[in-house]
Amino acid sequence: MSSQYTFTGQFTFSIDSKNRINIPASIRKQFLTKDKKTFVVTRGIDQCAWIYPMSEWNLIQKELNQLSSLSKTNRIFLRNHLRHANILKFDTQGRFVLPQSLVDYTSIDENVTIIGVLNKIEIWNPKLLQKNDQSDEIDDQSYEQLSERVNI
Amino acid sequence: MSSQYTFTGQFTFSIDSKNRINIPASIRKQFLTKDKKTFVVTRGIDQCAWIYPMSEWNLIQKELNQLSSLSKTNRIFLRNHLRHANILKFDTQGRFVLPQSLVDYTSIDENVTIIGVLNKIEIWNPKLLQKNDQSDEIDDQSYEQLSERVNI
DNA sequence: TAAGATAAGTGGTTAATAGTGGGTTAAATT
DNA sequence: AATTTAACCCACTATTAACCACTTATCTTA
Repeated sequence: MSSQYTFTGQFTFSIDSKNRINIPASIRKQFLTKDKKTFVVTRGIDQCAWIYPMSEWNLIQKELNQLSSLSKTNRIFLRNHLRHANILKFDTQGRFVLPQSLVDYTSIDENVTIIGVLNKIEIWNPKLLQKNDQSDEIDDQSYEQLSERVNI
Repeated sequence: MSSQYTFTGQFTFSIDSKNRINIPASIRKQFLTKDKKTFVVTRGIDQCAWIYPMSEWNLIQKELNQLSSLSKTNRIFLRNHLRHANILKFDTQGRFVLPQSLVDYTSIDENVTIIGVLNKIEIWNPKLLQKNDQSDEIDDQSYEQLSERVNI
């Protein structure tokens, strides 16, 4: 089964002294009732945090379950992928607390930029994101390669 | 039947003078009632201990039963996997005592790092784990191979 | 478009839970 | 019977989660 979520948009909010971050109401309202406000926060591949609604994360877990721990590569991969994954819920105010390890990883201090990216939500330090924007130009050749796989 | 557990996350706790280790509440609460707080601790393939909820261990035993003891590799693997397996329960505080043989094998002294890895829980000496992190880079080729099997 | 009503975002306080250390009793082990 | 080991109980501290309250923004409707 494929993704049921298509998050979009960008928002900038604050993070408070308890590491609480608000999830934009427009995104929160998209959460399916079956997910019961539950989601997984983990390390992104870039220097950001990724949020997956629980049902999306379950799809990923199903894939991971295929890998046998007898293979060394698999063991390392599984360990490193799962150790940073935290199952969380947002509170009655619509916030969640970002675990300290992810605060460190993302270098988030006072503000966060939240971006909807299809089936996941990205949490960035606004300054870092801006720096990335400048260096992360996609060159023409890469666009050519993409065009063979994605039709937009 | 496949795994019923999907442990995730990383935690660092202490081990006390009686070799007692606390299991993180978030992991403990996932234990199914049928398992009655019972689990198996054994040697991991890496220098850590592995914990399986009882029902998971039963599945593994079934798998191990498939292996013929006519193969030398199988015999060694079975022996090492089973001889260090201890059936334990956690106490009313949510702790268990790590058998001395596993304390030795894992070189655990004052602190432990606990990692949820799907159907099992890993117990590490934090320093050893960190050393592994540095040497355990997965090379690009292995990632390419993985990408053909796992879509995340 | 102005006023009221509703919802969204933020901050702090309180209550509950988690982690840890130690002691006491019961059960094995030798 | 003595020693060790394991289960159990109690208590303290720190952290986390639940709760309440206020401000700002957005929406509605006259």
